[in-house]
Amino acid sequence: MYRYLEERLAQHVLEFLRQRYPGATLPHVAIEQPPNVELGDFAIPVFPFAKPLRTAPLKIAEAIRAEIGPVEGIAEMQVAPPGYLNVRIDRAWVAAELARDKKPAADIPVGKILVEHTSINPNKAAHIGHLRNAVLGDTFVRLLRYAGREVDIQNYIDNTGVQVADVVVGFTHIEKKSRAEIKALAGQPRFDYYCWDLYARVSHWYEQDKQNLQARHETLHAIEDASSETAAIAELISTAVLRRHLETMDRLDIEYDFLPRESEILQLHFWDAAFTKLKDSGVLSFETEGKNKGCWVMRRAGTTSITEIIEDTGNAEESEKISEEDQKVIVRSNSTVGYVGKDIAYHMWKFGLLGRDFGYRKFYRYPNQHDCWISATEGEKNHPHFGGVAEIYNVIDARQSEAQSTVIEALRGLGHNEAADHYTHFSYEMVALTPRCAAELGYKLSEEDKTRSYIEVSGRKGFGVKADDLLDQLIASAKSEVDSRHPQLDDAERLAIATQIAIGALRYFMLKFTKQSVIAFDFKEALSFEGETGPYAQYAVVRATSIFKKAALDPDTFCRDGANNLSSTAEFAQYLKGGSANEIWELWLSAAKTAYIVDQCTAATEPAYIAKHAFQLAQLFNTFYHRHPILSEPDERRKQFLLATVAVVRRELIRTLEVMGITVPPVM
RNA sequence: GGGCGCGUAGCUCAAUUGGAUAGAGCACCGGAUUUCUAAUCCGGCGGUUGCAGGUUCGAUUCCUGCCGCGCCUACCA
Repeated sequence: MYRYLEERLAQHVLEFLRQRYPGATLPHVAIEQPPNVELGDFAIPVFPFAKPLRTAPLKIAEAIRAEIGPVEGIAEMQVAPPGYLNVRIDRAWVAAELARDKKPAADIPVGKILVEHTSINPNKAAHIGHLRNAVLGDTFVRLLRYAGREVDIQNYIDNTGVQVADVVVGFTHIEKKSRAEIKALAGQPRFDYYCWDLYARVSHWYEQDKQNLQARHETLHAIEDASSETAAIAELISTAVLRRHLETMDRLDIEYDFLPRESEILQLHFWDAAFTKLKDSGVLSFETEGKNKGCWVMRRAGTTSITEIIEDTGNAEESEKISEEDQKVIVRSNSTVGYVGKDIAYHMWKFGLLGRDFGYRKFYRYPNQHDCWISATEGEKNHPHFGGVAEIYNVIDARQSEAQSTVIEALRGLGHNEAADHYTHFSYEMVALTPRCAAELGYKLSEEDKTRSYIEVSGRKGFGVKADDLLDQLIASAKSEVDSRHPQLDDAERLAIATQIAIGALRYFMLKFTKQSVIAFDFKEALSFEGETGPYAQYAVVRATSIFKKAALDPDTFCRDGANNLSSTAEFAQYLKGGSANEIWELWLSAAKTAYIVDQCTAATEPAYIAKHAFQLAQLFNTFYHRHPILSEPDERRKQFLLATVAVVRRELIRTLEVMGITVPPVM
């Protein structure tokens, strides 16, 4: 509702200025929010118009105020020095629309979106860094879907890379286990934990004797031959670990539609198809000398091209060399293709530009009967259509931004500018550990490390906090709180509530920081259920629900009926009028902003805004709740109004939390 | 060396993308409950936005130069 009003206001102001000052080129009408609600609900800075209109800001503001005429949903405008036009919303009108849950039509762009997230190497347990990725990705999917977009979720599985090879080496060379023995282990409950430790041992084993690295090379090579025993072991391990990852993420309500695997990208020769096109278009060049002799290379993204400069000056010198340091090796001199090359092929497929497709088979069924598909060389006949989408978002950490840019540049070089423009690297920073947290986990820290604000986790060293461990701790911690607060409930019920709280705390924690901020993980903060946390917001909803429970009313139907009971917008006006109602109005205003905030999140690829919104709404509600006794309100009409307020806020808060993947327990 | 990013209260982070008095949480101190009310609420304490210039009506935000920190910069993925 807020978003709708903002758009209309901007439109009207622009139209007005066009008519009032014909011929002038007008800048974009920016609409902001005044520092506090007393000033108004929208603020339009008029400064940018002063120059083009050759008129003082205050005069322009006054002209708009006096002459624009009525705008639906807008009550009044005020000119504020040094050059703001403050706009007040028609409170009663908005409240009535909101109570009836009227959703103004919005333009929804057509075309399917593909979001890739999680993409954990299937060789060890997921850790907190992976959790941040999955929660960001899953929340972004929910944001897009809230905005009405159609979204496919993919989780890329690098099952033939060095990391999987290393764990295979661990089993075959260090533990000297047979395929049957590995298979038995892979059936154990937390096989990914076993691999976590083994992976760290393998890294250590390599360090002890560089000769041991030979095993890695042999294994890596053997995995590429799908018919080998080594490949079968790798497949066994990676599939079992992948299943564990899906289970872990399912605990947080994170699901996927499709799992494309590197093994199929190899076996279905995606690269060959891409390679031909890349050579033909001149994106790749063959090096005949220097350190990259015998390799097919690409210009590193972000480096300036000499050929471009030559084109500018009109000099027709052909195929100018890329300086060695600007070269990115795509195909090695032994003719194997590197990771970026495979990624280029994969992304051509995403946009439907490769001319090849995966086979598909069902892999994992979620408790809600939703199927997750996996790539296969020979798949099932009937399967959904994946790939060939209009837009993509890759949730991949900031360290890979150069590789991502290289893939985008490759698409551009192939002439697919449209695709390149709709390719978004959803970049985020890592989760590190505070020195205190690292010490708690029993790691010895150097003096230098102790002075750092954070220390990077390392799967290679087995240094980090596992996702399932963290969840277990959160649940246990929430459980003891629920146990003491609600001893009358049976244990299963208390556990279910504790689980909801734990997930709320975890998902909120991962979302409250903006993407580019490194999270310095600390158990104390992550395990907190007070202040700016998920449980704080959940608790606000529980409070709202309990009011309705006591009143023997259903909050979900009350909005509509309650709005009707109040019978007219005039009634809303009575209770929202004037400065004394500012506080309650602020609550309504915040509740009206959900779609507006979702818009900002998708436009800026920043889910943190929705977390802030949930917190703000909860905070305003808690203040309201504290100041206004509702059920004991003697004035029956006012009581209805207060109940409507609670119902609307409750509904919007539930929606907001749902977008973050957070559900609300019945009691807390 | 080059590329990307960061530097804001004691700590962890925001700041509507250039706007009005830089805000939250934690921590600390002091208060609030006969109620739908404590996983809560109210108050207090806390700032030269790393430093120095520049751009303009206006800078935490943009530009330049320093200082400090992180990541990337493999024929690894």
